[in-house]
Amino acid sequence: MAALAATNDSKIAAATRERILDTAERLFTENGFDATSMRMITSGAEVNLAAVNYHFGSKEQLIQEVFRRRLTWLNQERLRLLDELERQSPDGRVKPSQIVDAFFGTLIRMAEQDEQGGRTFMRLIGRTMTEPSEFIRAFFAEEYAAVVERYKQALFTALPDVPKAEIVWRFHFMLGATSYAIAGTDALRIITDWGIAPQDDEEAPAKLLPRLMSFLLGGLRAPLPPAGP
Amino acid sequence: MAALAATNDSKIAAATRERILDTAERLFTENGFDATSMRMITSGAEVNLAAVNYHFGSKEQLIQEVFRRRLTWLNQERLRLLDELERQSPDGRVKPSQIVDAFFGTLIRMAEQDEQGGRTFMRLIGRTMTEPSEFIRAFFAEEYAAVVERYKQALFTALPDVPKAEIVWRFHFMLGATSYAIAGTDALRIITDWGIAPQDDEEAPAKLLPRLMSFLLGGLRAPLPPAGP
DNA sequence: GTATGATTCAAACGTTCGTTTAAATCATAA
DNA sequence: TTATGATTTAAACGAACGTTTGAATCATAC
Repeated sequence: MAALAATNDSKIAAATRERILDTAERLFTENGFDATSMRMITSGAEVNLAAVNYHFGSKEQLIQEVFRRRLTWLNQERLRLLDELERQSPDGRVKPSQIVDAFFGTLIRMAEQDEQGGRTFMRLIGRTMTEPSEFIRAFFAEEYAAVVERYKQALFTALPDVPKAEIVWRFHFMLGATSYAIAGTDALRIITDWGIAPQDDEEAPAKLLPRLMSFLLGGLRAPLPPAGP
Repeated sequence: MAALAATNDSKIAAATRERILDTAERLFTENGFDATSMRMITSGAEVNLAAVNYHFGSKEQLIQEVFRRRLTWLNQERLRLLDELERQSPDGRVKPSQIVDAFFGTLIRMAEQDEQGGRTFMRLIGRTMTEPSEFIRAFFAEEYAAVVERYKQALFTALPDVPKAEIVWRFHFMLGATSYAIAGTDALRIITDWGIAPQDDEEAPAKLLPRLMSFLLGGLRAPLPPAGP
């Protein structure tokens, strides 16, 4: 009956769980889900092969837990910030830049404080958005549904003159730009040897957020495309 | 000695190769590379299990060929269009909107003409940019290196007042936005039930390109972020 | 018609995968 | 100390994977 109590072995058990989650998060980021085997995870975490099935049930449930322990905090924080913005605004209106910062900036700032996961988890998120696996899609849809709906409505209110369909598309484009910004080494390194940007490895991460925000807001506020037929 | 001649059985053989490539392209898009087995491909293409190894050597080489038969044309077309733009411009300068359209517009227009692959291949490309697999990264880097370098230089010339590092970043962001625009059903459906945008399935694809171009150009020409420390 | 080489075919190869099992070990409660 | 339940361990399971093999089939060249 030591399972859920704050006793010694539960600390050890918790340490085992955490070690598995940390290792899995890192290996999933480096290799992807399919290419990361249970044996890679358990040997990397220095636990027995059966530990994942014992603590999480299956590989699928482990993947979900890797995301959940970070996404829950992230999306709650996003909702809290939007609540706060709407409370502080005089007439209930919030500036688009504040909304964009609350959604995308929170994600980027989460990456910069690597108290927990940081950049590793961020790269994993950026990649997973395009993941074809069915159960991952379903899981993400459930985790994101509420917060995306809230932010969509906030953008509708903040941009009353922009057609809603246009806003949804641009939200989509912003998601893509942010994912690639995060994936960073993943995506652009594929396509060019970077060449110019890295400058020093100290400055670049710190300047990512203002760079991304300028781009996103420029895109969000761009002139509308010519009306279609 | 009928292997390379335009004889009957080579047509059959070519048909077998094409059928494998088409089926593989579709299944890779739907399920990803790892989750698509050789048996799924060969049974879908109605060929013998050994046909892939016979015609392509290995699964890895099949993946490369799936990309190559489309990317070669795409990137040659991109280079040709940029050459033409630079030749037609009076002082060697090309407008940023023309450059962006030649690079990203060509990709989107390729999706709309599904004579070959069309949307299927496009979704595959959008997803693969964030693929962690080492040999895919290497292959893409090689396929893209020349064309990306040319376009980077063109943007430097077209935007002489924007710091080069900023241009590279924004090129990166544009790649992300475009990938997500392409992935479409992949990424945004994950995150919301779409809700507003699809309108009718006839209009949306046709309006994607102007919508994306507005967003990309808005981001590319956005005010620069405040200078860092 | 016969020889030749390309292609297809059914079957099997060895490896690795995720998961399960049953016993061993550990920490706590009575 | 003994009993209890949580955790760890070593070993094995069946299934699916990519690939290989050697014979059969096919179309062409002579």
